[in-house]
Amino acid sequence: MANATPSSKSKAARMKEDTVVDLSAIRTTCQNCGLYKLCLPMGLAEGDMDKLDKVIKRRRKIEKGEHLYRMRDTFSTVYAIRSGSVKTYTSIENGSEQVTGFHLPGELLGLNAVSTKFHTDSAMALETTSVCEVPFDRLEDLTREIPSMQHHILHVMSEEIQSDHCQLMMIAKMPAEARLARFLLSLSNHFDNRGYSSSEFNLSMSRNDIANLLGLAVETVSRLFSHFQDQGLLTVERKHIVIHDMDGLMDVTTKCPSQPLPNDSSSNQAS
Amino acid sequence: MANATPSSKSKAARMKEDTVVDLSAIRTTCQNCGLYKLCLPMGLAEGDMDKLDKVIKRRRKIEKGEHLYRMRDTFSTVYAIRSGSVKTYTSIENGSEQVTGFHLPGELLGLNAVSTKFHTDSAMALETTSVCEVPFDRLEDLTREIPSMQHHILHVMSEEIQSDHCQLMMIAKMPAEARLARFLLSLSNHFDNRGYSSSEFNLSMSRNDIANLLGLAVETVSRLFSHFQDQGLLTVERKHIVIHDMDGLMDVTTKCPSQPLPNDSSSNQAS
DNA sequence: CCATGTTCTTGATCTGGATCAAATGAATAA
DNA sequence: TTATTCATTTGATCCAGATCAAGAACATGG
Repeated sequence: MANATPSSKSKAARMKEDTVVDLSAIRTTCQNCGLYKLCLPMGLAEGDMDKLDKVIKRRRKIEKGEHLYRMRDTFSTVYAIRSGSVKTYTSIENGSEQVTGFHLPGELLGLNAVSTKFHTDSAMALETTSVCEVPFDRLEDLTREIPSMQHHILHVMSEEIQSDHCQLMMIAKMPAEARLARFLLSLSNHFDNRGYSSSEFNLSMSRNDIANLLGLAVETVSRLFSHFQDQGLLTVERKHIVIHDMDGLMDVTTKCPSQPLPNDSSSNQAS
Repeated sequence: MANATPSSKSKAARMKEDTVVDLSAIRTTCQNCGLYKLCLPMGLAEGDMDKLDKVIKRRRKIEKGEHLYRMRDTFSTVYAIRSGSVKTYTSIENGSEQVTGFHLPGELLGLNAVSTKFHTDSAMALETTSVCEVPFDRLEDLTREIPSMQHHILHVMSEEIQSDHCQLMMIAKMPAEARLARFLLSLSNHFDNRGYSSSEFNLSMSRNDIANLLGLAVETVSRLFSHFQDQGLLTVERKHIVIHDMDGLMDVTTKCPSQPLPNDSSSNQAS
């Protein structure tokens, strides 16, 4: 659903109106979007692609600090990130907030609101960000026409659940240094998948946001960055990260204390 | 989690039936299952119910400690819990495990495996448990015939995501006593929804499992139970819990240190 | 340019909850 | 019945990481 590289004009001319006035000349479609492999189901037929293209409103631009949606907003739209980055977070009664994730181009946002009809988290751009908007009811109709599309939606949601479980385990069980190392490797991996350098990149989020996601204090995150640098694992200068020793970082990831004995099965037993 | 004190007998009677040996004669259908309101979409037409009934294999009985499925098993079936209770957990490379949830009658299990085609968590019965099995490919076909069914699947998954986010926030931000209080209130609430007493019930899971879910040590959980009892909030005797002061427990829930000032909006800003 | 507010870093302390240790209670098996 | 094993409780100690404090590096607006 995200279109990054505009090209085929002729096909686009047939398209319906979209909200952006002065970009109407540059009609991009899912077909020629460099990200479609990330946000669309594999193996869509040509005709199916066209159906999808008719449903999508393209290109909403969000400035840094602006919200894509806020908690309690009514849910009507799913977003595909085209460029930039977004953080999602929920806030609890008392006002404290919990960052639930950072999202990069190719990711689908907003699906977790399906059950409530209003958003239960907020999504804020960490930098200038552009997204494709997909009206959910239209998308839901489409899923009935295109089986692989339905499967894809389920796919995306189940991946979110799995990543949340992973995050849970991390916060509950891993020491601070392993959490940060994992976070950096996961970012590195995402960039790799998107064709960027996996060893050198800029963080678009603040130390505060990172700390929050990982369940740590800002000071701890800052100190860990310094420690990693002292150990020669990476170089960090404000937002700029260069990873020197990927394997070393990987090792930090698995440094968990009190590993149960290999033959420990007791914890698998019911009460 | 648990067989508690039934407040509505008719419902309880239905829950008990599957422990009896030869029930093959008594064909139950979704229509007359006391739990259908919990595990089925509302407003299914009569004909739709029949279609669903044809797809469902009823009544698989699982003994305490047995697995419904294990991590890495190929995914083919979704399970609806009829009676009993189940814990789900994932294990990481080094062997330590993370309990991701406890599941009560009416809940749907296994959907999070959709994206991977094999399970990424394991599900173990905490007591004798009976489930309905639903072949996923058949279910997926059904969703195309019954729109509200598709919506329901999405509903269930998005609820799971939301509850995971809640869990994340809890582990990352709340002190131990608030986590346990929340856990008990959530259990209480579930029992309430299923027609059981919300103030008196049995825990089907071990202290170890509770500690694991909440990201705490067993000793901490045990101590907290004692503290709560000393404060007169509840009585605990092994697995048996009687809540005396629901509001008091609620207060513990919100006892989070370092609440941001009410006008604190800085943390919502991007870096 | 300077003034003001943010974000990030570093150091010094403090503490919630983990870990270690040991006794008790329940459940299961012989 | 008595071992044996596992679950739970309680006490004593320890430590990873939070909190407090104070600069340093940037950013933003006048």
